[in-house]
Amino acid sequence: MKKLRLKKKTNLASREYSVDYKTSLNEEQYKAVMHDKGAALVLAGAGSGKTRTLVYRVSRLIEDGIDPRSILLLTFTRKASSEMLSRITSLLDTRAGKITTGTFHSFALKLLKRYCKQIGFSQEFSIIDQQDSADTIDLIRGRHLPPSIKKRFPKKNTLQKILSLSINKRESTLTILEEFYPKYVEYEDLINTIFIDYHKYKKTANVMDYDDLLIYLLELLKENPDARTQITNYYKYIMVDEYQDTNRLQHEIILLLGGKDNNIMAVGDDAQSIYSFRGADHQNIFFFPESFEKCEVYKIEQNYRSTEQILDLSNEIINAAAFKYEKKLFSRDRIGEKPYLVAANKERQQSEFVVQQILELREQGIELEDIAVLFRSSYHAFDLEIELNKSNIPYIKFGGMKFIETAHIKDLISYMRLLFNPKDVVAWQRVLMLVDGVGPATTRKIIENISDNRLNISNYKEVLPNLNKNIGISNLFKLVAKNFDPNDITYAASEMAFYYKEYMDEKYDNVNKRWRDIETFLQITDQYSDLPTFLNDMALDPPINSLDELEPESKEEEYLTISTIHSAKGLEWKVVFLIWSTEGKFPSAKSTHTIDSVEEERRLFYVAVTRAKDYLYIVYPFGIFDRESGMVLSEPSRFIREIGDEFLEKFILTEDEDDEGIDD
DNA sequence: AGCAGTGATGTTTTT
DNA sequence: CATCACTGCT
Repeated sequence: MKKLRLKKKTNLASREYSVDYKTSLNEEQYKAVMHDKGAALVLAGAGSGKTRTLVYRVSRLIEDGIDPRSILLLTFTRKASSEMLSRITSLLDTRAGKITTGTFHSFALKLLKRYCKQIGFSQEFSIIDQQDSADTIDLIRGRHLPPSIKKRFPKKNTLQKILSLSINKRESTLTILEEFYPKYVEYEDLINTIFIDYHKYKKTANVMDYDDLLIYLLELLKENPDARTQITNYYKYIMVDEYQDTNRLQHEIILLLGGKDNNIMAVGDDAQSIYSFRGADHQNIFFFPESFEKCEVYKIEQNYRSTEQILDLSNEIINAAAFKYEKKLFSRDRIGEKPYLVAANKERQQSEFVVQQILELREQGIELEDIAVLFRSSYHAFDLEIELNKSNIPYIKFGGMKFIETAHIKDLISYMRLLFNPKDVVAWQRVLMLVDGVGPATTRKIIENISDNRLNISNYKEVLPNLNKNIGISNLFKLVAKNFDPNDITYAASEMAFYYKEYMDEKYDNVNKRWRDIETFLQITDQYSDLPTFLNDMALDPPINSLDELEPESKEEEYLTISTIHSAKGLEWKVVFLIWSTEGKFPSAKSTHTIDSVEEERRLFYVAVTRAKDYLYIVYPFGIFDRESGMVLSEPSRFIREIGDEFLEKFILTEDEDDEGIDD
């Protein structure tokens, strides 16, 4: 007979917690934090303590006895996930360290490494980035294309985008073509043939691109009930940050991960959706509740971040949108200064103004850490960077070309990939083309033989005897055939760098600069002790973004942040400069053709201004000659012109002869 | 046939 | 600045 016991019934609100949730949160946040089971959508405006809410909810779940390992927290960037993890840990204790966090892609990778057999891959599969993906598509494009249509046929980057969009939006190639590239609709069949071949190619090479990580995870969850049961039994509480930027594919994955309990909490803000180029639709977040029988919706609208003046401006910008957004932010009378609108004569003066103002702010006791300069495209900062260097202002740049993406570092990583996965023909392709006297034809021959399992690093002399005449090739094969200790990554990397240096000396003028990069790269390898982890991190979570970063001495120093708006997502600073707010640059002339793209630019502008806590400077250079349109750009962005004069304090820069000469 | 050098071209945003 | 098509070279 079963033994009956009395268990005290507690309701959530009255339970004893070590953290005082009630007083540390406002009422709206508190409700969301106390949400227990089932699906929930948290609509959280900019600066409303979205991260705080997530952090407290994780803590609350753990305090209620939920096994931390069963909590999955999906974030948009690695930065965001490590920040949340440290905040949870300091709020609660080390139990928090056991939860699973990461991006969709890194989470997918983790599962796919475990379940690779089920989807027809071996565990040594490698990840290729977008550029590798485009290069591989180009290879296949070349094979399929009759020379007669070469010019009118989409190029590799376009093809890559078409494929990626169709996967992420879960739509056919034709639909994507009709919507975004109508002039290529006539090539639908040929494009599809290329895509099918590309898919096969990756499979034989045992490589996956970014989209594959998601699509194979979806496939695994859909078609392998055993794996699905295991996974959904393990991750019982799922939280997804920045839901407005997830796409259809990710949404489907989330639904499957929800299992039968659907303990899924999605957090986001439709007004901050800025990733439509990756297949996100800002309205997706509203469809979230419809995916479930029951879904609780919480709204958090009180802004803790910004002053009243900055909020008024932000609200005004987003209210001018063609599509109506649901909320309006409010704050509790934090009066500050009106945001500044500053007109600068050309780019030079803009850079000089920003630098001068930063120096002045520093005099007033505002630290560099509390200041950020934001811009639409990473090249917008080039001139500013020169000026910052001149004035010895240390900074870190986020967004744009990453250190890891420079040609010489990618070359080196390709050698390392071959150590791990000798069938990685994407890496082969790259390193073979570097060899003197080897071009597309020879490369193709070698690669075909590797794919057929006919050729490997030890038998190339017998299989393709005439290759032996090429010293470069035999040196390359010798290098890759060396039996490196897979745990001594630095040793292997430095051997490869040594080999590579010869090529570099011949090919490049600026060998010294590149060699310094390679030395930095070798330092990075030092932090790893196993090859697979190293390669995964290089593909998905590159440890650093820019070159000048991570010099040992500059680590302690305080620094300024300069960043693309996309990379500034979720962050905040006391002082924000938004540069290049000139019509024609932001929104860029390219984005003004369709309503949707203008609206996306508007949301981007909104994200930018809502990063500011106390001071906001919107700077626009005038008198800019735009080569594309052949026009001179002199007006501030339409997002500023649309709104009333009362929201901004307007300035124009004049040069004062007496001050330290601005010219030269 | 296959490779390398040359000159015009265009260019967001990220995993 | 990197990519692409073209042309001349081996």
